[in-house]
Amino acid sequence: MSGTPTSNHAHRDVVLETARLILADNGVKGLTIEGVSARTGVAKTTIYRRFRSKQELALAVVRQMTAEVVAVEQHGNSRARLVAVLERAVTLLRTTVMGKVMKGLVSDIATDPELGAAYHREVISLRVTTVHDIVQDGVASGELKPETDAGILHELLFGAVYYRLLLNGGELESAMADRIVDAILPAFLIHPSH
Amino acid sequence: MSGTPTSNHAHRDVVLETARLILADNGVKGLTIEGVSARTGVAKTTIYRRFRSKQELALAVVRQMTAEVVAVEQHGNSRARLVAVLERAVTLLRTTVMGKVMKGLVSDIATDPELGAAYHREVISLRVTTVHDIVQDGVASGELKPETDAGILHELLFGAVYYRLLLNGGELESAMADRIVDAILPAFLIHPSH
Amino acid sequence: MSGTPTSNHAHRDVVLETARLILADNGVKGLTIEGVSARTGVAKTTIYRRFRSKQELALAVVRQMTAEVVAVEQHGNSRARLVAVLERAVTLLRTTVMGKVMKGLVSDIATDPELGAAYHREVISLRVTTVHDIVQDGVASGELKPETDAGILHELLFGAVYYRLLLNGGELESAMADRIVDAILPAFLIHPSH
Amino acid sequence: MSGTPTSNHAHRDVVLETARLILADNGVKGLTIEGVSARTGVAKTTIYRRFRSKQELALAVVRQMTAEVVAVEQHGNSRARLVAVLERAVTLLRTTVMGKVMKGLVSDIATDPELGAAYHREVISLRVTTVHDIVQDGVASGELKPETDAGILHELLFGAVYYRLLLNGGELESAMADRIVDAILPAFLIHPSH
DNA sequence: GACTAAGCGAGACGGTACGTCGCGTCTTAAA
DNA sequence: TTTAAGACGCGACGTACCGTCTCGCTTAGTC
Repeated sequence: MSGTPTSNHAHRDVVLETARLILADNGVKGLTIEGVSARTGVAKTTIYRRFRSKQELALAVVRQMTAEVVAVEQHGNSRARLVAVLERAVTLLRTTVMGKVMKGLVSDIATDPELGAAYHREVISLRVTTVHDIVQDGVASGELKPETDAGILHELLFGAVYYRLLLNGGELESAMADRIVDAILPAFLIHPSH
Repeated sequence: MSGTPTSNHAHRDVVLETARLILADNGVKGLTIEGVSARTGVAKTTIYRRFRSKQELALAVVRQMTAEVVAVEQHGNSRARLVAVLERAVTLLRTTVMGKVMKGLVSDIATDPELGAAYHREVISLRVTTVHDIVQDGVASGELKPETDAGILHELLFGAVYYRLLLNGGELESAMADRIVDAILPAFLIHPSH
Repeated sequence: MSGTPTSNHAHRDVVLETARLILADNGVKGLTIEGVSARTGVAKTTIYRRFRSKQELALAVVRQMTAEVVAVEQHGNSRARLVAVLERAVTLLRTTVMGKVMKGLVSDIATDPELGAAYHREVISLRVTTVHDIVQDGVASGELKPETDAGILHELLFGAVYYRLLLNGGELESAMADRIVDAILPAFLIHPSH
Repeated sequence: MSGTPTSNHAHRDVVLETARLILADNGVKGLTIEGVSARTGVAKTTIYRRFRSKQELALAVVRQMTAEVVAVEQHGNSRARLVAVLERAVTLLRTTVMGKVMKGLVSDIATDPELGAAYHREVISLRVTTVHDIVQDGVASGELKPETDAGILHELLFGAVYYRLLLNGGELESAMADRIVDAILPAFLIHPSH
């Protein structure tokens, strides 16, 4: 009648999937361990054994979704590659539950050091690396100024997106990635187009 | 003939001040109407009569602090003016309780439309206007390219700051405003210095 | 714009009438000074000046309704007169808001000495007197036993009605007065019919 | 398979006992879940899990007290048995907290259908049955008239008691049961003593 | 094949804070 | 002076989830 015979993974997945559904419907505020327990049939205790808090659970969903968007290797000039990277982020935020989740989760990420570290490790650092690589290649190919600071470039690119998402209250347009890159890049190009 | 404008004062201020102290100590999560009531002696019901939620209360603190930083009219070239504007924001976030508050509040601002609208109305729109004015003057004086988009410039400038504060987990350096402006501005100047 | 120049009576009546309506709709629990104030436009303060509590207000309604049912002088033999008296009470409880009001008010009458005294003075004592008179006449005419105790007779007659109304949870039938009198009276008649 | 029947005990009893004490001191109005929680140390939530309202809690006390007065099988003639039954009720109301509790609870019993049903089921119906049995025996033994209506007899007997308790504002005398039975019974006896 | 050990369901529990209701008191200003 | 208007402190309400805990049950892995 109970006592799942299978491994501990089955539960994990059910819980994660349900969490994602709840997040889609009601955001992070609507996500409660109690609710997930009720909807999955998985006992509260069991959930607590795997996720210490609803934030951790939500972050696990974020991690999962981010992992699903496999980083396809991008080719082309610096501009194209930067747009591609940024566009992936914008699209994820625009078209999936990711936007809602990040809105609800950002305060916890910013506040809880452990959660913040996890987010940085699993999401941010990938972006930093990617932008850094692009910059390195661009400098090597003579496209970008040698003194280009990949760190600040990364913050400018993604900052604009999240600022609008979280504080500026506007919609993320699909062309946003293009517009941002075009606005910034002239500052880093050796030969701005005009 | 109603809504006595005079009476609202004494309590409001005590509550706001106490709220600010609690926010400084424990952040938004530590701010509870119940706690404010206990610490001020003002009845819970009275607080609820003025502030519909702890978010609204926290936002009132934000509003107040923002208002205190009077917008001193800045002179000089576009770069200096932009740095000054951005630096005010950075300093407020770095050196006062504002940083902590924004970390805890951002999810509510992003999530609750009413709160978001209030924040936009009382904080964001001032920045937009300011940046817009600087751009206008800069274009007129021949410093900035005529096609400069003040909106996206504003998002780039402030976005970088908040991105680091909220998601990148780094410290806001005191020189951050300078660095950001210097990184971006070449893209908008007609005659980049080098 | 307001501030009725007329006497204090106008308010009293509006309040009482509104109170009666509310009582009819929602019973004593639904009657609140706050609500009456809102519905009448009469200020809470003013209502408190006239009625110290919602119980007193409700009792005033009871008083008024009782007074409206003028005690028509009844003639006939003891049985007929007793039935008539009891029937008036039953009908009032059955067909008007009185039943609902008494249900909600009885705890306050039983509990609050002042209210209990008022109820006794204005409602109970009339019944005692009436029954006493009927008994006196019945004894004089040779119908009733000389030792007939009007006090206990009164309690038996009305007690049965209120017991059903309040605790036995049954409906008051229209024939209830008849049935009660017929059940009891043989104990007091000198020549029971059979 | 669930609903562990064992666990419910300890807390229930502490709560009930404390409730009884509070009821004795302050009546139903003085009984608050919050107060019971504070005095017992049992969490408010836990109390709410067992008792949906303070009325239900008070009724549980009533139930318990009624159950304690075990219905000792009474022998003797109809009069003696009726007196015994009624006397038990009178004594309970006179000498224990029961009187106070019933005063405070009657409005809720009369008003809330669920509570009324519970009271009827657990208190009233026992009385009805008892009186019915006595009547049946009395008719069989030739003491009582065959047409004796146990239902109305029950209402007359107990009605008189509660009427005095709740509305007539008088003290319940210890001899009350005797007096009531003596007053009524002649109407039902085949051979009234005089 | 019996016997632990682990994982699990079920859910009671203490706890914090929520946001609401209505009370009765009080102050202010207009009529 | 009486009134309307309404702010205020207060007590209690009933609810939502939290995170902890104890309790058997049920499979596995080990002997």
